[in-house]
Amino acid sequence: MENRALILLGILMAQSQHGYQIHEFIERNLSNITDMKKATAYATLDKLSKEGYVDVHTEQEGNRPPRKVYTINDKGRSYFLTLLRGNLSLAGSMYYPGDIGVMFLDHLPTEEVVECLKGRLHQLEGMIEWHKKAPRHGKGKGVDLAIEHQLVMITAEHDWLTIVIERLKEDI
Amino acid sequence: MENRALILLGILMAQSQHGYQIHEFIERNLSNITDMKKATAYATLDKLSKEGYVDVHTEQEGNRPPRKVYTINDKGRSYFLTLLRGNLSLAGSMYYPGDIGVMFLDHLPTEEVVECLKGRLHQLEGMIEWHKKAPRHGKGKGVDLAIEHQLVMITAEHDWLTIVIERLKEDI
DNA sequence: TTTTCCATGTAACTCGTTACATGATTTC
DNA sequence: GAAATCATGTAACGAGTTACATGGAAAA
Repeated sequence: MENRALILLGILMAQSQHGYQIHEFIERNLSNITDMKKATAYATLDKLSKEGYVDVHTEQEGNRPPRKVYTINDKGRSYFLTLLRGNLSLAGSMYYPGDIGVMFLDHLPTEEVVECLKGRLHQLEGMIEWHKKAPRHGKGKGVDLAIEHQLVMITAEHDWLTIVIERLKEDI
Repeated sequence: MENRALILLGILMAQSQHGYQIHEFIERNLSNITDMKKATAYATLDKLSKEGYVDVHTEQEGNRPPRKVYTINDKGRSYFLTLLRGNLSLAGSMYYPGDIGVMFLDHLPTEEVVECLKGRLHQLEGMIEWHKKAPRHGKGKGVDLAIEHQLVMITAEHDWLTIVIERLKEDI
């Protein structure tokens, strides 16, 4: 919830926009940090305006459907900064879903485990490629830093997996 | 949902147990891979039995409250292995909530960002300590591997954060 | 002319959490 | 005698997703 608000307010900090536009921006440029869906974006935007963090006014261009343009206000900016500080200060205690399988890997023959993990590894390599050719648009340090961070984490995962696979192979 | 089932079935693969016991095990030993709550555990166990993956029978010791003991059956074992293979094969595309803040860090003065990130770093150091003295109970490779993995990931995050903070300090 | 794009929204649903209810029994 | 432990469960709620409805305009 708070993270969704932080994302939306952060987008509005750059410029006033309408819901459709915001949702498109999320899908196009923020696909690696959130999977927020259209309905959620619209609803949260609505809630944010009811709570007085953003102002709304309706625009219409020619005969196109009317747009609800959201503009962050002073209260919103201050709320945004609070959320931002909180997010930056907190090392979110993560749960890696992949660790569940690892924890129970003794129930499968080692050969099969190795095969499965090789699949995982292959996907990670795809992700690394994707991140390496992701556009660095110096639009500010932040965006590029976030991509760099993800590349670092995926690479760490990749390297660890490689070692684990090697270690398991010795056990066969 | 599937992950919850995988965890519960995995626990039952070791031995038949009743709900209370299972929930305690999760809180005591699995706190680093899941935060599954009591109500969720009970409900999922119930669902698993209705779907025919586990058998249930009621036991009673003296005058203590009756226990519902869950035992995994053939169908359950086969389902467990399917879930396990799926989990091991899939590199879950992760979203790091901390990246949201990083992405918008340009909206805060660099000094303040550095202060916030230092807080994050400090928490990470605590987590690293915790993991280093976590008991290695050679109960099978899996459990230890999962802990090792988490240590690797937290360390990667730590090292990256350290570098980023240094880099930001130069900008002040 | 059928599909896609623009733009917003709602209703039904799923998953999971919180907070409570029960009742005996052991511990302080 | 009060509090914690054992053991299960339910009801209410919250967050988010899916799938749909609308209707004009541009593109294929």
